[in-house]
Amino acid sequence: MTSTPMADLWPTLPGADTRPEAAYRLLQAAVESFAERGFHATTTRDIATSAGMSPAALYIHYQSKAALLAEISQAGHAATLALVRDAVVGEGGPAVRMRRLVEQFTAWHARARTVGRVVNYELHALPEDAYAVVAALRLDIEREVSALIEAGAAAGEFQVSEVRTAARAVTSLGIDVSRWYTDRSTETPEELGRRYGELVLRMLGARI
Amino acid sequence: MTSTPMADLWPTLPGADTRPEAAYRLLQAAVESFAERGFHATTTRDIATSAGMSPAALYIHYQSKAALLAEISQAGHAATLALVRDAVVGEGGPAVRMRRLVEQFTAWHARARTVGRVVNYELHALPEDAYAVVAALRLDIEREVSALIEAGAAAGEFQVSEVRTAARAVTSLGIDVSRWYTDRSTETPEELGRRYGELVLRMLGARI
DNA sequence: TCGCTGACTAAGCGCTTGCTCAGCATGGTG
DNA sequence: CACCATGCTGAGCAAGCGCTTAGTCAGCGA
Repeated sequence: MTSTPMADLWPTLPGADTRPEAAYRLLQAAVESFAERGFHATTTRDIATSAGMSPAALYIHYQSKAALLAEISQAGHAATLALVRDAVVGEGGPAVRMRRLVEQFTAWHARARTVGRVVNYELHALPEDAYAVVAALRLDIEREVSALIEAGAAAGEFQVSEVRTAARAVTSLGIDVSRWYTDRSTETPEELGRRYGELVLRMLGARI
Repeated sequence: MTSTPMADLWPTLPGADTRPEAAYRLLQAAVESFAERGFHATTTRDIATSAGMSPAALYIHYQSKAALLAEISQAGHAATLALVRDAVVGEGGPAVRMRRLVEQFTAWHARARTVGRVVNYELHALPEDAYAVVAALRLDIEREVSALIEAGAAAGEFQVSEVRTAARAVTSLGIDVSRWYTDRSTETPEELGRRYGELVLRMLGARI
């Protein structure tokens, strides 16, 4: 369908080397189908055909269609959380950290928009146990952002009246990028990240 | 399913009085099912049963399942555009107008989150002709926001480097509310609107 | 009383879905 | 050579899908 290398769509896709190549192709095909049509509108035949196999081959590598979604969603959330922690842990004060976080969070949701759509908009299709895992990861992300805002407010670098609302706004901006960003967008993911970083710092009342 | 009055979910749902009551019930059931499970995971039996009818009754009032989605999506988008125009046309300078716009846009996406989910996240399931109508309405909304930001920048009330990016951020914040807001959220739609209005004005560099 | 209409249902058609299973080619091992 | 594990296919099953059809029935004007 598209010739975009997977590395661009999901740089952190796990198992690219270790996993059997067929399983990897199935995962890749599932990501693109789920993102484009949604989980329920995607058939196992769609996925298998995109991966160049018969429908039955899917069940050699994955237990079910839902298991594919669970794997994508969990890996995607884990990658996002890692990215957030990485940005928060680095050097600098709260404002510097926040700028870096927004830049990377935003750029990721633009660059990996295909995975991002599955991760953010197909949660309702997850089996209950996979949903629980993913919900915990989402909570962790939210907590990291809240903690950073709180630290900035305590240090006098930010002026916020409601930390939770501000945290919601920050993550919200980034997540929604995966909805509207397309390969026809004129801004590169990195440009967009820088601009959003600027907007967020102002939103939080940082002097810049 | 829920006892929330429809007026709260979609205050502007058209035809509540004029339309045959059965057709209205079907529309209402479709909104709730599409929002909760998505278009493709919703069956015509789901909708009909929720409306207290047999599956066949649906086809007396609507041509197809997709026609129901089209009606919901078009009416929802028309209502949103009307709300935006209403806020922009009112009195005050760009900053006052923008605050009002964000307050109402945000509050609507919280209050009418059920319709909002269908409107914003089921676009891909629309038949092509209905999609064209809806896409035009979305473009109109984006243009209104962009124009207002441009006016504010020209009047020296806003400091923005990229109008399109800023406009994206403003609408993005509001739209994403329909994804995460639940009836367990502690902020009322109006409170959230006021807080988001504050954040957006700061983001746009308005002195407040 | 009558025929007619509009809203509705029970039954089910044709098709697609997720998934299974018997069997086949391949390549490494004794 | 035989033997088997691995990775896959072709065929197809049971269930469920959107939608249709034939028919019921209350209400109504003449």
